[in-house]
Amino acid sequence: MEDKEYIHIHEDVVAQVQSRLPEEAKLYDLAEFFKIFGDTTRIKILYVLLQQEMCVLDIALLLGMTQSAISHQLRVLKTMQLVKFRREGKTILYSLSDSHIENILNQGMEHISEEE
Amino acid sequence: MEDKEYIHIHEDVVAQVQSRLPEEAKLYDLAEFFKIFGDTTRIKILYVLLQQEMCVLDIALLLGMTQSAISHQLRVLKTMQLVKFRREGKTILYSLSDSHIENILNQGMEHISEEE
DNA sequence: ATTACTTATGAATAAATGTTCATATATTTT
DNA sequence: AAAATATATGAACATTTATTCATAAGTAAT
Repeated sequence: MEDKEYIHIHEDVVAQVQSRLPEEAKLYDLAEFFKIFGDTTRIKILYVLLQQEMCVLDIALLLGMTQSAISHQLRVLKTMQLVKFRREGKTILYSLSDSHIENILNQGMEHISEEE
Repeated sequence: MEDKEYIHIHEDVVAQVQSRLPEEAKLYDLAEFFKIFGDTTRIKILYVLLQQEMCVLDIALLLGMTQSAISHQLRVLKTMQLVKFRREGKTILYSLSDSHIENILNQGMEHISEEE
């Protein structure tokens, strides 16, 4: 056995599937996007903002977490453009930047609710 | 100042939002669910299986990764019920277990494709 | 039964990630 | 200008997670 050949492999099918695959960078970005939803704190923040524009301290109080922890996570959400914000006096009010987000949350919620 | 009072806080609104929030466990599960999509390798595997039922070694070849790495990730996908499998002789063929998955992938892909 | 092939798994390592703590920045009020 | 309020941030620490390596387990063929 010279190199290591896997006899069973159907190179034609593999090649075809590969050619139809979205480009690497796109799949990477997609994973990065979903990664945002893969944290309990961020999910909670999103669900809060789904209902109500709110400031950092209120969210922290509501979730029983520190201001710092929430602020760090809001930064992630802000960077990834999932939330926007506006200043009102001393406080900064955060809200969802996009109604798309709601669809994705609902779709996921629907899925996990259908499990046996 | 006795304890630490945040004057700005609107406890009524906070309480209302909190009462309408899905239960803790549900939000945790949702985050766990999205976490699955938050990895490039798993995203790639899902996109492959979206097109074609396929075995471990073929996927590994197609993605240029080791058999072991793919097998480990397939286990995650299997545990979370995103893929199912059937045996055919020596090989095991994996496929998506649910058409819901495709919707979620599409929704995400749509979102990241709309960015400026 | 022995060999070959395919998949699964456990332990180890490296990398990524979330929270905390301390502190900086920014705005308003006095 | 100084004090108070609200938010942001950097470093450190602990935890999680993905891959690799070696090997076990299961199936088929000789």
